Parts: sequence; C-alpha cells; structure tokens
Amino acid sequence: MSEKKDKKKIYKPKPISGFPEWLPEYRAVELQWLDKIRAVFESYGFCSIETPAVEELEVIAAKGEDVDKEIYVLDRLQADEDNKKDARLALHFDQTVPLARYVAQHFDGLTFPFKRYQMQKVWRGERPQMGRMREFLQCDIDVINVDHLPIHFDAEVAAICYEALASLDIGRVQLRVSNRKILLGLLEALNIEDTIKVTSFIDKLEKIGRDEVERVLNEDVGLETDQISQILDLVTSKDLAAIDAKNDTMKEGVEELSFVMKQLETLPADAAIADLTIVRGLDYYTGTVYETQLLDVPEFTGSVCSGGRYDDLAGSYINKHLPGVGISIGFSRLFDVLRQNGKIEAGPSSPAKVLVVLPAEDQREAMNSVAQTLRKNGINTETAHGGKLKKQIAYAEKKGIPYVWFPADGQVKDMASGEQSDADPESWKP
RNA sequence: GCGGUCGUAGCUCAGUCGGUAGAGCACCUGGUUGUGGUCCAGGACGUCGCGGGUUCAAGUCCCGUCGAUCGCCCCA
Repeated sequence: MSEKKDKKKIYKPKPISGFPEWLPEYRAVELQWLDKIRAVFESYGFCSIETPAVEELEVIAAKGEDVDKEIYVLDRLQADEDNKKDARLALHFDQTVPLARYVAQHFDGLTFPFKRYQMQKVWRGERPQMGRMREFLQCDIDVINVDHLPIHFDAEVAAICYEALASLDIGRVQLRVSNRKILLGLLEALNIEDTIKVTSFIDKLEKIGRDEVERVLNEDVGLETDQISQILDLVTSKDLAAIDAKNDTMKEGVEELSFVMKQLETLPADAAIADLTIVRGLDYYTGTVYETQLLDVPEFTGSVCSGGRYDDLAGSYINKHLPGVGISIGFSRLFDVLRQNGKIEAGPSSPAKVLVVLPAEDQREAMNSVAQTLRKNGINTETAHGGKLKKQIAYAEKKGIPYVWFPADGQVKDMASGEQSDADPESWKP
C-alpha cells in the first residue's frame, strides 16, 4: 500500500490568491444557497442562460486603462508561429456585457421583454482582499426590452433580489435605491461638466465623510461653496417630495424613484430605502441604481447586490434600442465574508443520509439490495467500502451521515442518538 | 501600481543569547472476535518559501527574490 522510503518528488502547490475553493461541508451550503436563489428567480418567470467563459476581446472592449488591466486574456502556451497575433479572447469580467452580446446575437430567437437570470463565474485581475476575489460567482437578473422598458421592472428586479437574499436567512437585508437622473439633473442645472468626478466623490460620501467630500469637490473639481452645498443637500435629503426639481431630468428622476419606492412598499419595513448618495461608479447606468447592505453583518461594508437601469444595453452590437434593468448578487463575496465571520454553519461533508455497512463479505448482496431500495425511494445512500465494522461506522460519523444500516439484521442506527431499531427499507424514512 | 505584515510537518503555530527541529489538531495502527464520537499506547510526516552572503556553525543575522495576507488605487 504505502510506497517505501524512496522519496517521491512532489511539487508543493501554492495557494492561488483570489481563486477560492471550499471543503465539501461548505460547498454543500453553497449549493443549497444557489438552489434557493435560483428558485426565487424562476418563481418570477426568469429563464436561465449560460454564456461561454470567454468573449471576443472586441466585445469586452475596454472602456479605459483601469478596466483593461483587470481583463484576463486567453492564449495557448505554445501558439503557432503564424498565430502570434494579439490575444483575441478574454474571460468575461461581468455578465452584463455577455448578456448584451447574447441578446444582440439571438435577437430574432428571443421573446421580449427578455427576462433572464445567469449564475456564473466572472474573472477580474484585481488585488484580492477581504470579500474581493479574482474568480467569483455572480447571480444576475436582468430584463431587456425593445425601445421602451416600463419602470415597474425597476421595482420588480429589486424585489426579487431582496426575496432571494432574504431566503438565505442571513439577517436583515437593506436595499438602497436611487436614481441617477436626480443628481445628474442638478449638475446639469448647475452647469457642472465633470459629472464622473463628482459622482465618484459622492459615492465615497459614507466612507470619507461630508467634510472631506466638500474639500475634494472644492479643491479637485473646482466647485464653488454654493454648488457643493446644493449637491450635498440634495443627496442627503430624506424626503423625495421636498426636492425642488430644477429641470426635466431631475423631475423625471424624482418621479421614477418615487414610483419605484411606492412599488417596494410591499416589502418589510426598511427593506428598501431611497438613498440619493447611491450613484454607482458605472457610467452606463442612466436611471435607477441599487446597492444592498447586510444590516446584521457590520464587518461587511461593501454592497452584496447592486445594479441599475441602462438605456441602451447592446447599442454597440446591434442596431436596435434595447433598454434594460438588472441586479447582480455578488454571491462569492457574500458567501466568503459570511464564512470568514463564522456566520455560516458547515453542512455535512456527504449528501448521503444513510450508510449501509458490510459487517461480513457474505452480506454484500443484502447491502447492495438495501441501498438500491433506499435510493429508489429518494434517499441518498452510500454503501460501505469494507474494512472493520468500527471503521465503517467511524466513516459515517466523520462524513456526517446521520444513519447507519445493518443489512443482515434489518436495523438502522441513528448516529445522533445512538439508538438502533428495526426498519424496512421499503417504507423507512429518515 | 503603492504601503504594512508574514512565509517552520496536511492545518494552526512554538523554536530563548546563532550550535544542524518541536507541540496541538488531522492522518495511520492497536486496546481480541459485528457498532462511531471520549480515553490510552504506538506510528508516519519537514531541502525551516527560494537564491546568495557572514560564520567553525544559520530556521535564527544580512541582501535579494518569489509567494501569501491586510489596506490604498480601482471596482462593469
């Protein structure tokens, strides 16, 4: 069995930063969670699609250098001599871009409004840190329509994500909802052009504080005190009805947000709040935007679930106007942060409910027969692989298999209580 | 890309003023014949991240390098 002393040369693998993997007992929980999320998505009629890990680099197309450097490209170790042109394929870094491409390519085969969910890995070449990985799973839902997408979908996707998160039993979840038109409308009215800079500083409001934001808006963006106070008063205002709309954009934003919030009133109290400090870094969001916090997990400062509305999803891939709205649950970050903070109880390391043991070789046939009967009745069942009986039972114990079956005696032992009783495999239930 | 911290058994770590490695957990075997979790006894497991330097002697000191980790930047 064991090779003698001649030392085998082994390469000791190093952990790969940002590419997490779990032991079976946590993977079991992860699968349960994914099943719950999927069930909620499907209960609203969202269909599933899966797109390839890679897209053409042209499709993923960089929007700037910061983005570029996070994209992983795909290449063969030994590319052919005459094939040494630039990388053509890249791993997708989100599921929105692949969705856009998918909708454009399959336009004639889809029924609109197209409502789909997608739960896949994405890859980003970032420096990993707490809750931040280079390979991670996202659960996205989006609704895409041709020409016009009714505003009620903005409320629906948010409500669905809330329900999905709530089904995981991870404490209080709070959606924070805003509408970019409100702030952008004000900036327009104030003749402020550098909207990206302003929104990115507003985004940091909670993190660096009001004083600091005032300072950078003044020193880095060059805004005047009056402009700054108008902006900050707006984003910190709590009452939508009290907002003084300075132009149509602002007015539209306030109306949309009010409608969405009204729709979300069916959720539990505080499950969804309007918060104008939410603006999102992304520039392609044009209306409603969302972020989500776990109120009972203070260690988790980031957003677990965010998204928004975009006017024209696939405009660069097809000559159609396709507005959409979507949210993405950052599944891996959610799971990892909760796990690291001891908020996830490990599951069993085996899906089996029963281990049928083999006390003696002449019982093999009986063992297999009992196991087949149990499986036919939908009970996950493992058969023992031999060895001493005490080893077999210890095996069940270690793997968290709750019942051990003795085929010759027709008895089943409850591992938790230690009790053993007669049972018929045809009718027995765990 | 920048900064802090850290690399010793599968895991978590100890290793005193430099004298060529230890614990716990996990793993394997046994404590008699067909019953787990406890306990007891025994066993296996290390190029002390890698390379160089100082020294009679380096896990320990110096330099470099790689990796990990936390944070910053950024975050579709």
